[in-house]
Amino acid sequence: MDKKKTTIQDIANYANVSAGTVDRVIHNRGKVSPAKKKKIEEAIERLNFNPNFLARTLALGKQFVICTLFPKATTSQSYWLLPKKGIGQIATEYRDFGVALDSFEYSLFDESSFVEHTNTILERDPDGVVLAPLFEKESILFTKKLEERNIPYIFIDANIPDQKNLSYIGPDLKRSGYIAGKLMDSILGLEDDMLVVSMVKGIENSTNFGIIEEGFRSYFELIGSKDKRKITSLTIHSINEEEVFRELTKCYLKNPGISGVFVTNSRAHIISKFHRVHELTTKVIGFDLIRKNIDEMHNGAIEFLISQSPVFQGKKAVQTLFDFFMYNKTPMKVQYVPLDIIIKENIDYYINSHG
Amino acid sequence: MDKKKTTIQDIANYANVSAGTVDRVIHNRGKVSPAKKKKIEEAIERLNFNPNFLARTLALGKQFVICTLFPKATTSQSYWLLPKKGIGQIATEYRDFGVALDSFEYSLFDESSFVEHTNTILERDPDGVVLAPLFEKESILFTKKLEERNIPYIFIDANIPDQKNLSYIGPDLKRSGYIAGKLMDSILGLEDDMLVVSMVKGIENSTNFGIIEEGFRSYFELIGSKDKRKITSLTIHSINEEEVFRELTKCYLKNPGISGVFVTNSRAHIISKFHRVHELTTKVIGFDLIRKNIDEMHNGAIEFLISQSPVFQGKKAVQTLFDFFMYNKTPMKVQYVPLDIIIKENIDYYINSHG
DNA sequence: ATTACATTTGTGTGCGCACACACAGTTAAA
DNA sequence: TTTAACTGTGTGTGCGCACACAAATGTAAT
Repeated sequence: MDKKKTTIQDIANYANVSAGTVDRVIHNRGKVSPAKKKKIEEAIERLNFNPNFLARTLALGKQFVICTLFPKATTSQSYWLLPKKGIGQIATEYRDFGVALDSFEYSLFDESSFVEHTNTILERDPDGVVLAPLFEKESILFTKKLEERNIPYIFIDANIPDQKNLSYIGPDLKRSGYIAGKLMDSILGLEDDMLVVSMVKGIENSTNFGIIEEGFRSYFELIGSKDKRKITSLTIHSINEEEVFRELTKCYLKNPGISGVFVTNSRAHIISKFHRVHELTTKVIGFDLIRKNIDEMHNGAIEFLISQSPVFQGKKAVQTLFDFFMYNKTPMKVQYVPLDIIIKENIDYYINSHG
Repeated sequence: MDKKKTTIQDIANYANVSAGTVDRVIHNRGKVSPAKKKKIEEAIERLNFNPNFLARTLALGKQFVICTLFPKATTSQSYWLLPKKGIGQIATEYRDFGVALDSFEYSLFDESSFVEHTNTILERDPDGVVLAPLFEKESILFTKKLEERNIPYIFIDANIPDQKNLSYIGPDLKRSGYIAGKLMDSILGLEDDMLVVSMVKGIENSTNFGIIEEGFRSYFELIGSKDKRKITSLTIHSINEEEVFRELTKCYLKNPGISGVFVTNSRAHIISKFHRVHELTTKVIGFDLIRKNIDEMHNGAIEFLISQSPVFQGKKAVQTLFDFFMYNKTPMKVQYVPLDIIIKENIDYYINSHG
């Protein structure tokens, strides 16, 4: 139970050398005679030396510039604020460790804004990049250039397979759909039909929704109930309330058996509002703890929300890059985040906790 | 977008004083002429000065000794390893910030071991204490002495009301029972009976189980279904498998309608094993991601697990004390942790994440 | 033996801050 | 007028480490 930590000087004393020689052994630089080297290594072992991280960081005085590129938050409710929040939190925490952030936002309606920002980022010549690659083609062009310059990059929230990204941090999409299926199953009757709704506002890559739906359907295939319960799919190319309502009305009139809706993104609140307005008891399952969803859940109009820990994702991304820079620690290529199951009764604890 | 952070020297230059004077203003110590003080404060504002936390910690060289007192982990499966894991993680992370840990474990079968450890801790004269106060009376005696010496203490996992603890970090017990009720409701039929099982191995305070059960029952009172579905309570004063099986058999024979069991602590795996052995399809809901529960869930023998983020609890406790020491930040008296809902499909993501 | 050069090791400085101390200028008491 | 006690301000040192540079020792060639 030694109060004080052992320092480089302690090691030097033990091995009868100067601090400089110890330094050489630790960093494996310069020449050190085998005898002394051995003695020093023994001392490090015996005295259980761990370099003081604070002192090391202070002395190094390095700066890591991390650029982030995310979809613009269109409202104060936007999902995209959440990973950004996590990144901001951790960046503040790591500020004195030399982490500096430079954030960029692109419009989901305009690929060119994406491309512009990627060029700006390349000019900035950052040490690392965190990217939500919703425009697949443009993203690949960008990451190619990053690779040329040896700048590591991390995909967050959405993945592009077979790229040279340092890591992907985000949900297991198929699994998230599967979980939604299971939850839906638990709250519906044996003969109830279901609807899967995807709302796409911009022009981003929408293959993700397909994967989620695939997971959803796979659950019912697995339990072998697809004969009795129909699953209808509906894609709405708008997030305008009126338009969505119109499409929904059409769909419900055509499929009167629907009593459960799975929304493949964070817009569940629009659907649940429709149900409230029309006094339907149709159950809703959706994603993400954005304000409007939280309110609808408190209202009892949304049954389950699946949260893909967006704040955690942001934190993890910065941490991963930092560990890579500081310790040369190569992360796992895929880092799935927890898929939290949220109900009315536990939602409050997620709003301020779990980061 | 200034690369370098502003330092005390920058402030000193701006205000035409020496670093020492800036120091006096920052720490509000010694005398400084009003004019210079104002100028310095202006500089701090203008140059957006934030002291470098690393340099500050390094220069201060303070050590915080935190003692922890937890139930002994009887097996490698024990729940109590989890908060301890969180504490260990964060302590490692904070080691260079001067946080030193001193852990003690008491037997749940022996109050005197608890008392002994409290005395040892008092001798150590720590800067703060983290305590799982399962022996209420003895805990109060202990905390009284801590108060006399002005040593702050935090209750974790279990709370004792009306004490002068710095904070309670743990689950909202009643709510956790309520959530279990809701989940149970979602997987049972309208006429299915339920069983609430509490297994008490030692002599610790068992009021907690009462609160959890109260929450569970309150859900069914709220939805007004208590007439149709009977809820039986069973307390077993053992965790020995044979004894538990015997008691369960007795109970099931007497109450053949039971098709859902809620276990109020982490021993759900014993119950689900009973079901597997006897080929019963009775559903089980329990607490905590300990190995055996995880296995039973993978086996499909446990339907839901509610996790009270034990690792997170441990982390939070140390963080709270650290913030209190370093920044004088007084935490909220009650800090409820997330109650994670775990199913077979998302359990894997919780094992290594969310930490 | 002397010089030239390579190998090995020690010393000094600074990162940004806290804090002890030194020192100048002011005021009050003797 | 001298002494004492402030008040206000600057300087120096060290926290533990990284790194540049200086110094010491060794080796080979002349």
